[in-house]
Amino acid sequence: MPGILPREFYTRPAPEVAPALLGCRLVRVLDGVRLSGIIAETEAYQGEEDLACHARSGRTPRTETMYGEGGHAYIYFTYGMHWLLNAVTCPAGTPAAVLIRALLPLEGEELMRANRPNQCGTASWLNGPAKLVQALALDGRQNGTDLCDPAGGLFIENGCPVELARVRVGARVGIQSVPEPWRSMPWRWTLFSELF
DNA sequence: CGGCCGATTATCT
DNA sequence: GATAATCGGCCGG
Repeated sequence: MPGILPREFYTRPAPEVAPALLGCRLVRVLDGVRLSGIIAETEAYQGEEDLACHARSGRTPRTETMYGEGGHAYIYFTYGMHWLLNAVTCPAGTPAAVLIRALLPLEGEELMRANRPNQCGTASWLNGPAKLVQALALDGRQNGTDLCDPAGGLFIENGCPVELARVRVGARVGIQSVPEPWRSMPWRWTLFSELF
């Protein structure tokens, strides 16, 4: 039975929330229409000590959202052209977030594909943090959105429990210049599927 | 399918 | 002034 994930789901450590989000349904309501997909890949970032986390430099205008209460969207701009979506975790005061890296299309696939004119290959149009943000028509304007309030148009619903045997754990990607042990921290979770 | 590379700008040093 | 939680086009096998 579908239900929006409650605040308590998010007010836990990111490395605990990240794998729990696999199998859940990310929903974006646009003009009353639902666009959604099953979360298939996540990464955890937590604390000023985590040198891969944006909060490594402390509290700044950009990281303010991450220092807030869990259950809000942290959407930031990178590489001069991409927006990435995260779910903030932990109680207010502790900077932590889970990066949503891939989706399996569920509702509104036609519209989501339309949002990605240059979908190169056919199989990989929704597996990538910037790709899914584009498909869901998100950008910086949704930064800070309360994921626990359906009126916000952006939330996550619980899905079917995921078997541990279907989850791959590994190191986070795109952080080559980050020193050990953070670079190799096993904080990336991927749901096995035909698409990956 | 896999590797290399250019794009493009907010954020922090 | 350097770097970035990436992507897509182009090339070779």
